[in-house]
Amino acid sequence: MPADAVRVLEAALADAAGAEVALERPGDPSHGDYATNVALRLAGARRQPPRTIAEELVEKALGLPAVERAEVAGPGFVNLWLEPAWYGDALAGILAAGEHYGGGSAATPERVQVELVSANPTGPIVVSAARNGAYGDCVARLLAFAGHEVEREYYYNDAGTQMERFRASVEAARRGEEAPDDGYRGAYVAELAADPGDPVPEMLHRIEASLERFRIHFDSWALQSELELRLPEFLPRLETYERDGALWLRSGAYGDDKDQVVIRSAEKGGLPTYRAADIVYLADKLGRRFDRAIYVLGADHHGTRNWYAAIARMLGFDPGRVEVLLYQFVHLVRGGETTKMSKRAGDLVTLDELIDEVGVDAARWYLVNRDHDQTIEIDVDLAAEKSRKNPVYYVQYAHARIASILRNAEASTVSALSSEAEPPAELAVEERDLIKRLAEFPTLVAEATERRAPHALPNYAIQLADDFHRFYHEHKVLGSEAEPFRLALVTATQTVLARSLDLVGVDAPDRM
RNA sequence: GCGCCCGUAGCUCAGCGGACAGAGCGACGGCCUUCUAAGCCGUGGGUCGGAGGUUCGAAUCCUCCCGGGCGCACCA
Repeated sequence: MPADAVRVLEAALADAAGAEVALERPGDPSHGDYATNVALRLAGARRQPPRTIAEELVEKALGLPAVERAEVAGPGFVNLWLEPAWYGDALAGILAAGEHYGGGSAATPERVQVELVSANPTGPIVVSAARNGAYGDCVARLLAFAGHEVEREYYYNDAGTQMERFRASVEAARRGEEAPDDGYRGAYVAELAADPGDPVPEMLHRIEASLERFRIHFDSWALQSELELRLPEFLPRLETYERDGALWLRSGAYGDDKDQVVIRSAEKGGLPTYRAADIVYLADKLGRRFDRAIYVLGADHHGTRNWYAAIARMLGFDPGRVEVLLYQFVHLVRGGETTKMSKRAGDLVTLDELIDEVGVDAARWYLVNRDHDQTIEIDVDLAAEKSRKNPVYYVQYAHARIASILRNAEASTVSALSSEAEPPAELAVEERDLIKRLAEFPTLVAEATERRAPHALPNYAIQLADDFHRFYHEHKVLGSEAEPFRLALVTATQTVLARSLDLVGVDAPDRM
């Protein structure tokens, strides 16, 4: 049994219709288990009334073993009611796939690098960088689940102007002076000043620790200073010119908003700009290491989209291999008050503070549960609340409840699951709804992956938990007539809940 | 001025071509001798920013307008 029962049914119907068929779940239960609009779509091309096409499809659909009832509705929808056997097969397919259910959707697996966070080590990770991390890490998780080979890299500037200001601020603190006007301040500067030597490695160490705590692990770290040294080896492949004493890249001719300075003029110091490192870095990624390079950047960097595409083209790479994923900003709300954060001001909200306050699970949940293109407000008070009000715990609770049922079940019954998962003659609505929800998962994950939109997962997890809680409330699993089937159902639900949470980076506890 | 993103219930946001638009919070009312009540059920609440257009069908696609966020450094 293939793992995706809906696609199997779609394929059978497509065969009957002679065209692609997409099934959807009608909002109104009286419109069947599934419905399709093919007849409406085909009407124009076939020069036939949609209802006529729908009638024919209904006839053919009734010939399929999975279909219990089919009828034409409205302007030409085909509504389908499915046999319990279909639900049984769907469930068996999920159990057979186990924790791989919904995964492996990549048509051609690639080597993908996701470069994320990449905040310069001038201070602790703040909340907007945390969104970068949460979002980027979830995209990486999705890609890996789809079958790609994924590496996470952190890139940072260890030598530029900002770093000099940072070092100068720490130096000033060591001398007991105020930070320069354009410098950095805050308790962490004083802490770093207490130890002698370069504060950058220690700052990086702290950042890594925060991110590990946030369940983001980096495979590698890249330094701007090392990359920019290699600019000369790529210069022959680039179109450059001198103006006002600086070396410019003709990126404007390749789709960038304008040309960019790569090496500063002598009076500005004569050093390479960060764009020099960008070029080397991209050439290195696409030339040797990866099929695809993904950059996760804040919305204020949207201009870099054209920049990266331009240098890819100039270097002779397909710009389609470069993706710049942007996310909008985060505001924290506490007691109804919005916290504005700026990096140089002292009153920033750090990732560690957020985790201390709401926990890793809630922090990750709230940072990825919205569209990355949406500016978000996180209600810290709600996120911190361990109650029914908080969707994170609502979902985790469903998982824990199932774990509890499984603990109480006979071990022998649980181990024999798949073979005894015969569905009862009559399925309750709650059972049908739950299986249909589980059946949505592969499509949902594949879409979330393609669209780089992990926020679909927490939203799905809420719906799945919802379906489960309703089922749980109405039906007894242990000791019921349909115990083997329901144990199978509940096991599959637990697997999918756990996967949904895992893709978001949230724990799936067995007890709460 | 040019460019990117967003305007959906009192608030925070899902939905992004289909049949009467959803969730959480907030407000109000029910349900625990039952596998975890961190649960379930119910009530109230929306001209989907506005105007045109495409389509059998638009919150969803296109154009324009209004409102908000963010960019347009020899900073990163």
